Amino acid sequence: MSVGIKLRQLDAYRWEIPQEGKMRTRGLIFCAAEMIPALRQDQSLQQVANVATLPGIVGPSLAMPDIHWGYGFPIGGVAAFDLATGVVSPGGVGYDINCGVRLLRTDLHRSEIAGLVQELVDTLFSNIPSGLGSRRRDFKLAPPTLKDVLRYGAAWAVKNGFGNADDLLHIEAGGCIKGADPELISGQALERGHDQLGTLGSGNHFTEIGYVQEIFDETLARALGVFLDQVTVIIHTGSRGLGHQVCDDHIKKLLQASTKYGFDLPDRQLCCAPIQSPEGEEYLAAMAAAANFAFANRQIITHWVRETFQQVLGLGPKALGLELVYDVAHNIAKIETHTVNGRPQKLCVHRKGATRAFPAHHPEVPALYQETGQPVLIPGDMGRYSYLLVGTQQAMEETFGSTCHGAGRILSRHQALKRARGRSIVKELAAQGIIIRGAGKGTVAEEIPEAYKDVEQVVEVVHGAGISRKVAKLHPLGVIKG
DNA sequence: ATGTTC
Repeated sequence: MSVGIKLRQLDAYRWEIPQEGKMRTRGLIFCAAEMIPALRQDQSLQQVANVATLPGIVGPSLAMPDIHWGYGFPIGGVAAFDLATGVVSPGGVGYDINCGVRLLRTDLHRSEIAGLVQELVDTLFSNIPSGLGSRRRDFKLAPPTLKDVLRYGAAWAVKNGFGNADDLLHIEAGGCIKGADPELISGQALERGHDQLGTLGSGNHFTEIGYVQEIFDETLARALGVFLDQVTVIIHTGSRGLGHQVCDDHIKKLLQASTKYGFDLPDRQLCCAPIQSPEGEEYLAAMAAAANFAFANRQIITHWVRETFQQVLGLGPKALGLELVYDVAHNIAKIETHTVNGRPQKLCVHRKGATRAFPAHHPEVPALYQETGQPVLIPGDMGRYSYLLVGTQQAMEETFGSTCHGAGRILSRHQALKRARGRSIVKELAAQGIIIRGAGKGTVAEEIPEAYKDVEQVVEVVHGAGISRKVAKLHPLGVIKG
């Protein structure tokens, strides 16, 4: 428990952990007062303070309102490090490298799929391999091809017939992180990845058909191609066993490096290396390769979503208008330029369970969103709703252009299973008009809505604090889970 | 999150 951590309220949405002891900077947590008691139930505040001790940290050790305990760094954490003096840490990215979310729009009104949701869900379920260890039998990649996936990301997928060139303009970093080096991926990681491209995975990963339930900003919604009662699709998945193995491999290496560089770490899980060291550069190049695998993964699943809609609705691509709004990474470290003390500075920004939220006119935001700001996608639990937001200038000034990533768990998987015992979650959700198909035996029970914070409360904090801006709320109709 | 303990 983080009972002993000092916490000072700055305003309705901001809480500070004052700098003390070995901390090199303060902690800054975006959260509402009613979230504080739950926050103190785990180690996450201690983790915010621990991250503040790392060499070369710039600005505060940040946390978003969906903060909870993670490996070394809290999930919902953001930490930026100076390129010359700072470190990079696998714990600041997480095991699921480039876990992320993409939102697809359609030209369909929800009345056009009424009565077809079950068939859409069933067809998605048969077209997208789902569940723990899910593999695609007819989609094994020879090592040279897999290395191309790792190098080129979503661009590889498009080049090989999954989607179109326009999709790439609607993905963070164009769907390809530069500097990826497939030669740094272990044989074991390659082995785990070779038949997992185009698979959903397990846990909180999902593909969801929904509709636009509420619009908060009509002008922004229109500019993003979103309208009331529109059918939407959300895909949430990452780099599967490949990314997991890359994280594992590099944690081992960086544990050694931390000793070699003489770092005094409050927690071994914060193992890291100087950004500009062989170990640090190798982790970043391997992480980029795993991130590219995840971008390709979401791109291939998108292709199958399009095929599913065409198949079930008997409509062509033009009539469907099934286009990508945007694709965001929420577990990644990026080299970015930010203004620090009035001057541009190159930083390595770790976002772990946090989403980039760049504003209008930022050079890294695609041309078509220059006037709106970068779309930000915040999935909720499967029974409630998800949000579409945009990034803001305030985020650039306070959070290195970052915001929250989701609802955040409040019950452990074990607790959730216990809570779900004797109930049919599928039936309960069906009674609310939401059709669920889960691959894994316990996954749907582990993912019961009450296992999560209400994402609305999380979004109210980031909107209220001004680090992103609400555009629309999306309601689920049919979900496939791992 | 994860071939959920190589």
